[in-house]
Amino acid sequence: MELQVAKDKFIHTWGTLATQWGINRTMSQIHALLLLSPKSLNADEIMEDLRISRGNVNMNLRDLMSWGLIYKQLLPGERKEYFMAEKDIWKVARQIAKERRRREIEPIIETIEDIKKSVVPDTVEKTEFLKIVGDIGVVAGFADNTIESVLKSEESWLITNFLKLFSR
Amino acid sequence: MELQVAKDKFIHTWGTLATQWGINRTMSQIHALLLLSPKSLNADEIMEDLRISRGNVNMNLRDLMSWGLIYKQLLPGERKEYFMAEKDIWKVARQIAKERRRREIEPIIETIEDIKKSVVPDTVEKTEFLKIVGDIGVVAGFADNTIESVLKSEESWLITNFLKLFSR
DNA sequence: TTGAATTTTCAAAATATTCTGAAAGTTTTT
DNA sequence: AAAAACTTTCAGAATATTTTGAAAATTCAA
Repeated sequence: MELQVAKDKFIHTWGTLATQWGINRTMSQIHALLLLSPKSLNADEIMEDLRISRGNVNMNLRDLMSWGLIYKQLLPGERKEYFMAEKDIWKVARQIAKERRRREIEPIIETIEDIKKSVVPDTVEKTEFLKIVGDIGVVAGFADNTIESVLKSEESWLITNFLKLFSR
Repeated sequence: MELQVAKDKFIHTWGTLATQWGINRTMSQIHALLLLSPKSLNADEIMEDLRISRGNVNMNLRDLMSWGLIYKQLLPGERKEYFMAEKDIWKVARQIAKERRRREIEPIIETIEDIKKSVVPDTVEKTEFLKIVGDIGVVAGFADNTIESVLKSEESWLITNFLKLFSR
């Protein structure tokens, strides 16, 4: 069936792209699978669909939850846990931006603060060193602010809904 | 010497951080070393400083050049090639943003275009599939535009110089 | 030219990451 | 309280990435 082929292609490509930017392939394949699935899926279904082990599914589902990209769903009368992806792609994008900010930018800012505290600018060399390190700190701060302000404007009701018009 | 300790710490930490976001550790260590070095360095000096092999140095220097983060310098009377980092951190940040845009966002947009072309929305399922894929495309496009406009405003003379005031 | 100095390449080794699967842990049902 | 249904953990295996180092290629000086 043509649709299944396209879905598989999407899931596969998505996984490959993810590795390019430091994200686990299986994690993004599971995410893609859940994004495309009209109903929520349990661990066995994911195992079967992507042909991966139970342990692998379990680990990556937990990672995806920690990124805020999927939710656990407890269906009445069912023992198994079901998972569904956040389908509002704007929410997904915001979530990813927030996490990357937290994981990539914040540690830079911290490291730089530490270094600034530990070196006293009492020679030319030290002053120059602090200048470069400080510059990097300023740029990291700028990136941090930029992401924050984009997130804020994105989050505001008006903009969110205006942009959503294009995604229907 | 206190300064050397701080430099080493910075180089080491920078390398570790980089691995977290999908960039080769050695590559970012070499970059950090060159950023902190007042004079340009040749391959032997980098080998000795970071205790890594010639091949590794060579590969990563070429990668750094392809990212536009370092330059080759030919010193008169010297056979060896010397390398220096772009010291204007704003330029560095723009360069990184551009490259990441090219390597991370553009492939997403391409993949999505392909899929959209290959699936005809003649059933509910296909329409839903195309809706999700299309949404992702819209978000990727939004990210692309956002980065572009930040880069543009950053690049404009006024802003660049205004922000530079803070980094002196 | 020749050959010394330097850079580049790439197969194999080292290292790091991801994945498996069975055992241990937990929750629910009987 | 025992068993069944399910989830989590984690040591070892599989896979992927990075690094080495010596050989090949290139560049330059004489």
